Amino acid sequence: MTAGQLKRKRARAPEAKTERREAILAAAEALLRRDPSGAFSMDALARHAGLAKGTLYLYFGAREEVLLAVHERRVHGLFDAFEAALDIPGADARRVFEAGIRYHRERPETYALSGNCRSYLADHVSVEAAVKFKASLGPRIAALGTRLETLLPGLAPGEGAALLLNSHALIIGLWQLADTPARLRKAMQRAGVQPLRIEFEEQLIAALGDLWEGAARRGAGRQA
Amino acid sequence: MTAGQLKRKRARAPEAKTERREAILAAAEALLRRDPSGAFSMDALARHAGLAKGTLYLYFGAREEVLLAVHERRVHGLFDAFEAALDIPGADARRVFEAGIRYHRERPETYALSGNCRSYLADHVSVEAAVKFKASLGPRIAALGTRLETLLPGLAPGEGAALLLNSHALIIGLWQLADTPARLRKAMQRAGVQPLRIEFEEQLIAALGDLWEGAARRGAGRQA
Amino acid sequence: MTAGQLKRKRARAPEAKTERREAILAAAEALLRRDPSGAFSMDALARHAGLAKGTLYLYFGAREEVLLAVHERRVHGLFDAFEAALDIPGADARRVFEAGIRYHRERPETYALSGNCRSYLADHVSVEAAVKFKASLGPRIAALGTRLETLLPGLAPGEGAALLLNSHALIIGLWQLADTPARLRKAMQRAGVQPLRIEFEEQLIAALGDLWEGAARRGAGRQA
Amino acid sequence: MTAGQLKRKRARAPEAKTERREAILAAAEALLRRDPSGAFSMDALARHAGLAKGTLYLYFGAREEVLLAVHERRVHGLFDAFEAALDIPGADARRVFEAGIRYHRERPETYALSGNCRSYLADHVSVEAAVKFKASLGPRIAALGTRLETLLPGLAPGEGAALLLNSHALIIGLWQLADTPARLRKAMQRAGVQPLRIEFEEQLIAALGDLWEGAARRGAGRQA
DNA sequence: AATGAATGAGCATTCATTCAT
DNA sequence: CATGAATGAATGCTCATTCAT
Repeated sequence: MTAGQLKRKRARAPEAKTERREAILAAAEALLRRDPSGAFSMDALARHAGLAKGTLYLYFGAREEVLLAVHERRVHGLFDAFEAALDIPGADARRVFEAGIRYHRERPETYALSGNCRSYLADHVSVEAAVKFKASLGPRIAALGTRLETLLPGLAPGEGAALLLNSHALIIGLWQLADTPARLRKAMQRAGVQPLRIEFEEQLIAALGDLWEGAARRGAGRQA
Repeated sequence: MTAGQLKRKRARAPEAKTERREAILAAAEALLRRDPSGAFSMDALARHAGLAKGTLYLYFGAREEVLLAVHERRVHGLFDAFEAALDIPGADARRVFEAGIRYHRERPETYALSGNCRSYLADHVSVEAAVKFKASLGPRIAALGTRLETLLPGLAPGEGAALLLNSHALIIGLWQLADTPARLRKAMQRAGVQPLRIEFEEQLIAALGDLWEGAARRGAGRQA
Repeated sequence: MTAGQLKRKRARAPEAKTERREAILAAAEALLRRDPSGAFSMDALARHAGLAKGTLYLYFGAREEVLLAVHERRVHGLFDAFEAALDIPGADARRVFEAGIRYHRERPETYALSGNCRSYLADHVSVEAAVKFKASLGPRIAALGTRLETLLPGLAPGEGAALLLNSHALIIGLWQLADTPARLRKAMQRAGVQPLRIEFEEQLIAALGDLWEGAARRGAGRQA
Repeated sequence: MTAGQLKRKRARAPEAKTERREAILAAAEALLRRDPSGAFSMDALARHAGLAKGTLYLYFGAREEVLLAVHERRVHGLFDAFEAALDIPGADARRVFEAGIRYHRERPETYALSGNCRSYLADHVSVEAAVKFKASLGPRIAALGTRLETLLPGLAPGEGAALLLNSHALIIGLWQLADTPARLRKAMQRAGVQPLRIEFEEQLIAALGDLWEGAARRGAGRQA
């Protein structure tokens, strides 16, 4: 963009560097919104960020690390949403997981990102970056899990985190199964094939309800 | 044209053609076992199947259609496993979904395939093939769902199929979250990052248990 | 086409063989009408002719030989048109070359065919077929040339044939220069680039007029 | 990435870039000299230019755009030749078009290029490149046409350009008809088929003479 | 004669990454 | 630090031709 652009100002100060890194991630998110598959090229990303291709590699070791970083931000965002819901006085389970659903609904590209995260980690991403990613999420999950264990009394230690993971898994898995690419919708309708996705979100809420209630009940059973 | 080539026997009869198609799929499965990400090249597939590259395109319109066909076989296999479990007298819910878990455990590459299916459908796969795929699965899910509704009395129509979908979603989603690529395991251990995947299968069974019980309870509630 | 078709009846009698050959050529012409570039595949040709791919090679040694044969038919057709015009009592030069223009106008795909003929001959076409092609056209040109030399008195021997060739050359050359592929028309108009093709046919007629008149004049000069 | 590669010096300055582009075109011309059909592969072109294949795509959007660019240079070269001839005091029509013939004689591969230009434009070439091409030629033709209208007094506006076009058309058309690929010459001689191309250039000069004289005469007629 | 399954060389194009400037 | 030109491996797919049936 911005044609005759001169060299970007240099990011010398640490905060300037962070800022630039954020700019890249923001550009990636914009691209992801257009095509959730994460297929954007580094060229497109550079153009979108108003930087040169080479500059991207000053901030990220590989394409997949960008994707991983976006994903990381997303998961933290989701956890923030959960915590915000937990902070509201009188929070109950349903309120909490509905906050999670809401978060996803507003960022549909999150699904694909989560689903592909594993493959980013499988190749390309440096071990260092991968470890950092896992390390940044682990404590967060543990902490949130503990809070859930308080909300749903009787949950054994670790069951809160598991519940979190299960919920996330259900959401991304269901989306993958239920979402039919636009180009097929019409054709399938014509062919009389009823799409699987009766009521994606309704079904999701019911399933999450079962999951959380099942967990709570187990705890209650133990307590009694 | 490098004469003297050892040409494969020709598949003229329809059953010979089916057989050859199956051979290609078998080769693809072998490749998938090595690298579940589905990244194999058509060249490698041809070599593995002992055929020329061009021949593959006699049986499949595009690389992604091969993947989709493998996936389709897998899902039917899973459904077969479910049905076999349902056929056993005295079948109960737990036995049934454990059959599903067993099926996946023996074919770990199935997870990635399921998770990526959506992206195969998004591009490359011809509308025709995509519709055929969906059409072959839909009735199967519906039928199995109905059987489940009998097993778990009181499930409303459609809830059986939903339960099936939810279970599948949970399985593939959880796998994606929990599975840490081999190359990262050691590094993460060294770094003291405890992997998320404490007890993948145990956690999965518990979650599926909650899901199925929640569904059954809902039915029971309605009946009362 | 014609789906469940059994094997074609065999073409044993010579006339049956000729007939089948013609059928192939007719199919090629149909394909050419759609896309004058001659890019059709042998597969498409076979399908269009209702024959198997291999059968085509019983009648033609190579793809390019089919194209060459179509071209040959076209040129003979053009010559027929010229002769028909010459047969009309009171024929004059203008009438004759206008017959040629008319012939081309009704078969626009002829232009590309003529223009590419040389490249067919350059590769792929067997020497035998090439010689046959040239041998079939040479006498025809000579004969027609001679008739022209009668019509335009004073033309030296060979100048009639040359006139013929020049006319044909002008027609196909001009078409190649003047014809703008459809997909560019609009874009060029938008860009304010006026297409070269002011009045293709008008310009052609004028040029042919000059050519023929020049030839006639030269003859007249010699005679005087 | 096979280190130790000898990378070309980078073309950063605009003039260096132009230079590199020219180098690619020069390589293409060399290849064209060998095989005028324009069938060279991008791989061969890269090797010839001493560049990596990918680098070609930094300067041209597609193979056909290379061909188109060569062609464009050729036509401008031809026009330069015309203008140079017109600049000589005492220029007359014959001198001018003979300059054109001379230009072509020294670059035989120009014929095929001109003849195929249309097909380059039909596919692959981006609309943008096509428009640029046409836009670069149009004014040139118009300007030269105007000069011709001065040389041949009485030519109506536009007739100069038409004359130019007609001449070019005649040249490329005739070449296509007359040129017999080397591999067929001998065979045809043996078969007693006299090639059509008795005296290609002689015939061309005569025809161009007729064309230009016809145009001049028309002008003269109008003036009188 | 007819068929159509099999072949495999061939090719344009993409794109993550590097590194000279 | 920033740039963006250069790289070249990688790959899906086509299609004329062959030849077993």
